[in-house]
Amino acid sequence: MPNPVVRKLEYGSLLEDEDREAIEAALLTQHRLPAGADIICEGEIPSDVHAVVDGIACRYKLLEDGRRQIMALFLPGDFCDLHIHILKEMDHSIGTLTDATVASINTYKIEELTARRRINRALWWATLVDEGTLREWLVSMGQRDAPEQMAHVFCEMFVRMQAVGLTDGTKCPFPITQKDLADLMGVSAVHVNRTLMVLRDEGLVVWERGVLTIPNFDRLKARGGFTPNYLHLDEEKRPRPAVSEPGW
Amino acid sequence: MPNPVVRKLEYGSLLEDEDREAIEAALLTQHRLPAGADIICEGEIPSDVHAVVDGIACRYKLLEDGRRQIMALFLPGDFCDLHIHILKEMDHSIGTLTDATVASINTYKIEELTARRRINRALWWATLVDEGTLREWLVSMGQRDAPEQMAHVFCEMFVRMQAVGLTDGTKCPFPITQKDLADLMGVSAVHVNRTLMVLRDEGLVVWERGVLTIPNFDRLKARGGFTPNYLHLDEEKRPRPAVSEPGW
DNA sequence: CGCGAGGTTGATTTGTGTCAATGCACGTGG
DNA sequence: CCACGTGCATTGACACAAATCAACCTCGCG
Repeated sequence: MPNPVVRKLEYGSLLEDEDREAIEAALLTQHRLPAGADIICEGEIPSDVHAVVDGIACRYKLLEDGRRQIMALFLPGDFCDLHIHILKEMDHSIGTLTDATVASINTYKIEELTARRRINRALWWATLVDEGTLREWLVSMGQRDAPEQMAHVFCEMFVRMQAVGLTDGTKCPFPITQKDLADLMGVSAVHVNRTLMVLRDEGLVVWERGVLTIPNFDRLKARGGFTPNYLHLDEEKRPRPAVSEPGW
Repeated sequence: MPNPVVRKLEYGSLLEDEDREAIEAALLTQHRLPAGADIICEGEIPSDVHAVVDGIACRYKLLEDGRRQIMALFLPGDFCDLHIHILKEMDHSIGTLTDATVASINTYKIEELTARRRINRALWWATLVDEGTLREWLVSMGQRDAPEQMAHVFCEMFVRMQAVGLTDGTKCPFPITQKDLADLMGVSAVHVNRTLMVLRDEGLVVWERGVLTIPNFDRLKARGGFTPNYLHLDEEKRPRPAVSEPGW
C-alpha cells in the first residue's frame, strides 16, 4: 500500500520511482497526535511543513467569542501548510479533529523536494487544488442551503478519500463530530443534525460511527450541485503540455 | 504617481529600481474593458496573467440556476490569476465589475519576472495574501451576521485601497452595485440594502455614488471584528530573515 | 421625455439559531 | 458487573435573521 501522500501527488504530476522515494524519505519524521491537538497556532512563525498520513486535521480560525470556522479539512495524503512559510506569521491555526499521524518536514527538506521538477509541479498542483477547494467552499456557504451544502461536502469527502484509496465500495471513513461539520459549514450543530436527517430521509446518505455511506453517488451529487472539476483529479488530462512550465 | 501594481508589490518584498522597471515594463499591454466584461471564463485554458490597473474586477462562479458567488475582488494593483496557469482548466471565471483597465502579461514575461528573486518573493507574497483573504471571507460568511460581515468588507476595502494610495482621508472609491456586494456576501440584494441602513444609522459608514466614507475606522473595525493581519501589509515586519528563502 | 438600471420599502415566508431537555454509548472506577 | 459520568447525538419550542415577492422611487442617459 503506497504512502497516501505519494498517492495523492501522483495526480498532480507524473512521478518516477526516484521521486516517490524522495517523498517517502521526507516523510520519515512522524508524530502521533490525539484528537483536538494543535499543529500550529495563529500568530506563530511557521517553520516545518506538515502532511497528514493518517486521521483528519483542519485549518481553522477562532473568533474572540469562541466561534470557530473550519476553512479546510486535511485527509490522509494532504499537506497542511505547504507554502505559508513565506509569511512571517500564521494568520490561522491548524489542528487535528481525530487522532492522527502527521509528518513534519523541515523547510530545506522541502527545498530538496522542490528542486525536482516533477515534485515541484506536484506540490504546486496540491497548493492550487487547496485554493480551488477553498473557493468551492465559499460558494457552498454563500449560495447553497444546508442540505445542498452538506451533500456537497459529503461528495467532496468521498471523492478525496477515493483519490487516496480509502473508500470501500459506497463507504468511506469520515470520523469527525457533528459539531466539527457544523463549524465547517458555518451552521449550528443542531441544524447539522436536522439537515442530516433530511438527507437520510431522502435516502442519500448514511453517516454513523464515523463511516459515511453513499448508496447512490449521482443522486447525492445532483442534490449538492457537486462538480469535481475543482479537485483537478482528472487523470487523463494530468500531464499538461510543458509549454510554460513555471520555474517558480 | 507610481503604478499601483508596483506599489502593492512593495509590501511583499523590498524592491529595487530595476525591479520596479521590470514590473512596469511587463504591464505595458493594457486593455480597457467595460463593466461586466469577462476576462477569463470557467473551462477555458489559462494563458496570459492579468493585473488590474484601474477599476474593479472579481473572481466568481455561477451555479446552473444563475446564482453567482463572488470569491475575490481585485482592486487596482492586484493580480487576478497569477498562478493558475499550472492547472489546465479554469474552475471559475474572472470579470470586471466596473469599467476597468487590465494589463495582460504573457507567461514567459512572468517567468522573466520570477527569475528575479525579489520580484519572485513579492509575487509569492501576493498569492498568499489572496489566499489569506479568501480564508477570511470564508470566516465572515460562516460566522458573522450581515452587519458584521459588511463592516468587515468595508474595512478590508478601505485598507486595501489605502495600500495603493487610493484613499482620501476617510473616503475611498468603491464603485460596485449593491447586487455585486450581495453576491460577494452571499446574501440577497434587498438584505444588503437593509444592512447598509443599519450601519448608516449606527453612524459607521456612508456609501453612495460609488464612494465609501468611514467616519471612524476603529468603530467600524470593532463592529466587523476586523483584524488586518491576514492582509500581511505590515511594513515593519516586511523583510523577513531569509533563513529559508524558497527556491520555488 | 421616457426608459432602464439600480436603489428603497413593505408584507410575508422560510431557514436557521438558541435554549433546554433527553437519549445513547462508552469508559471508568467502585 | 453495575453505577456513574461524560461526550456526542437527538428532539422540541420558540425567536430571529434573511429570503422572497412585489411595488415604487430616483437618477442618469439616450
